[in-house]
Amino acid sequence: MSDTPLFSGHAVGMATGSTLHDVAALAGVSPRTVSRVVNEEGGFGESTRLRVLDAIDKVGYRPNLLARALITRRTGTIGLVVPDMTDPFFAELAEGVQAAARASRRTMFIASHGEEVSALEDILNSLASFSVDGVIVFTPQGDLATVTRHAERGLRVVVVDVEIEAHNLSSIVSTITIGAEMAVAHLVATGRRRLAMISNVDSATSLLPPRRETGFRHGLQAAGQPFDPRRIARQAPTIEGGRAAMESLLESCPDVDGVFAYNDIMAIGALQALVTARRRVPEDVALVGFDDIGICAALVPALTTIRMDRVRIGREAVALLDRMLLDASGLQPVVKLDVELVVRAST
Amino acid sequence: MSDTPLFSGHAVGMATGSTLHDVAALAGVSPRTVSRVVNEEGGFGESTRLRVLDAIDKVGYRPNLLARALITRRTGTIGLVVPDMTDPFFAELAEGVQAAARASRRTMFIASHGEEVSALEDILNSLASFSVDGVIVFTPQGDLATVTRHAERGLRVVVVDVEIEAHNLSSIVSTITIGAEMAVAHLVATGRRRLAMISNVDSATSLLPPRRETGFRHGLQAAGQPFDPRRIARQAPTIEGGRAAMESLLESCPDVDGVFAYNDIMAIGALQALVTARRRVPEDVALVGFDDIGICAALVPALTTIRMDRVRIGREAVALLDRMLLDASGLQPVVKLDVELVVRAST
DNA sequence: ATCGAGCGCGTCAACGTTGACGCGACGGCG
DNA sequence: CGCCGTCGCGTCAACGTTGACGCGCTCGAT
Repeated sequence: MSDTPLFSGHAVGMATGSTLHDVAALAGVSPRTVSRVVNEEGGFGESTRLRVLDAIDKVGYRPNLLARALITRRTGTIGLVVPDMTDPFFAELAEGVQAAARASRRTMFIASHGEEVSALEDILNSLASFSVDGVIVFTPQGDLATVTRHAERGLRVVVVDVEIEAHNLSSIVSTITIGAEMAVAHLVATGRRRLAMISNVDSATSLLPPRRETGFRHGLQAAGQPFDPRRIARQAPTIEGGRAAMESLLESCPDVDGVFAYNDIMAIGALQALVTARRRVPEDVALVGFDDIGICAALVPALTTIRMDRVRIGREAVALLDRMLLDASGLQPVVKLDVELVVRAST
Repeated sequence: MSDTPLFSGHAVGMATGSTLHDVAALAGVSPRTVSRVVNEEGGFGESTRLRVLDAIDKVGYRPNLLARALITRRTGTIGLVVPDMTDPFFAELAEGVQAAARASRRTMFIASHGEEVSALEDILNSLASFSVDGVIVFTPQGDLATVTRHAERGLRVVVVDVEIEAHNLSSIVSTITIGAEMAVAHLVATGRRRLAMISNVDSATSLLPPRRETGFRHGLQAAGQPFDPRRIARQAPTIEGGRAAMESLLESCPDVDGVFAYNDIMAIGALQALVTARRRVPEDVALVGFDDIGICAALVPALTTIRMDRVRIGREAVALLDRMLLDASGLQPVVKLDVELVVRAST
């Protein structure tokens, strides 16, 4: 007479899943052995293995990852924290991170902070409480204090696009300045001589250096072209912002024949403004964007841009976290990723 | 100047966070009492409370949500499963869900299945193993077997845009058919008489009824207009697909003066094709999209569309999960959300 | 025959938290 | 004065899993 809580018989009502214990009882072994089979630790015989697998199947066992994580101190989760999921750049990056995560059998949390430091703080606290194995962060406004603090408290952090190296804190950067130089060089190479730039007004308030603007200047210098600060129009990084910036450029520098935009979103706005002003692209004005979000190829004309490989960034970020997990004590060198000029119809 | 990481000195070796035990020792009480204070359960004196809070602060205690979840069987997490995060519709929905989740102090997992049933299966298994409180799912190709099976096994599921009602399984649907009828009625009301539709070729293979096409037909009937099946062009739901569909419509029905598109993405492609064909929008051809993704208002001309309120969907889905958590035994009625015609410059 | 090394498994504790319960002190009330 | 209820707190077990360890058995080498 087994007064053992004979687990709820069959299929129905197993709202609370079955455990190692249930499987063990059915297979006639100890829970520890079931655990060994589940984790393929070895240390069990073939016949036992088959009985256990059979029992697992019968009771519909699924490991409780919470219990496992509580003891192993690994959850197999990573967090991705971006400013805004609706930005195609970050959305595509999220897909890249998810692909990389799934490839290494992990699950992904995602959260957006809307460029607010306090939101980042909340998010990191929450993720830390869930014992994520690590987080990949795009900091709001170049803020590093928050991530640094959390890294000191034990959270493994990969920061994207800021160079930093500390315990539990590594970074991946893209060669954005070089990308901007490439854009300028390409515009010059196609015969443009009166270049202008559409930039992000936030660059001024960010703690990070305005690398695209710097690259724009360097590119002009390298080509022996003059740099006139009035040829940079700054607006919010939206389609409307891009449109407004282009309109103001058309007014202040009507002779402009080449434009480098902060990102593809702003370039789309610029394209609209150019069409409205009856400037032909690329005949009258050439246009280069930045990021190579998916929509670029579908625009009319298709947009020349500087590509940042999001899938690669995601993969490298996850790989970097892996290395941090493996080598808990050491520092990881900054990972640098090249950008790439993608020439399409707009230049 | 001081590049010294001098923090790693004292308080900082807490890579493994402190526990209730540490706090208890410092405050001179039992861990159980600390737990009571943390959870504001009551059953402790004011002076004790202050000592405990002080100690929590000193040791930098953060509750271990894994341990808590293991016993309470609540993780405070919800999963969101969509076909594709880079689709603006789902990206905006994800922001809505996250906002709702954060408002009720939850954390969000997100995953995309790329319209593959097997990927959904993996994702749901993974989320179930993490004991998420519930998941919000957009099923691939109208598949319901997978979610039904998981619901039977105890996973709380909210399915979007399929009517279904079962134990642990509820749904939210938008009045898509009605939305399509509204689009047609609007086109007719602005004097269009030769309507066409751009549809999703996947509708044919999906297990779900093609509600937009049905609404298109009904709308024509209601307006006393003839319905000609050749006036529906079906392509992949992408910008390119929309462009191709519009091109074929311009060829097969050159007299078309009003177009209803499957979604805004396809409408963007249609708009490109119309511009290329030198048809003025809306003078020559009026265009209506579906969804009202963020970009609609930024197009030239701004796109008239049928709005599905993603923030609302997210909020309602989370609220529905809450109700399922509270009333574990009962069924929840299907939640129906209205769509809304948003008139802009393209009609 | 003896020993050591492995294999195949079981036992026990621990991870950090909360549910259930118990117990002394205190206070109000009859 | 005695009773009972409530407050404030502690104790113990449990959640489901894995790490550490131990034990009997078999097999090959000595």
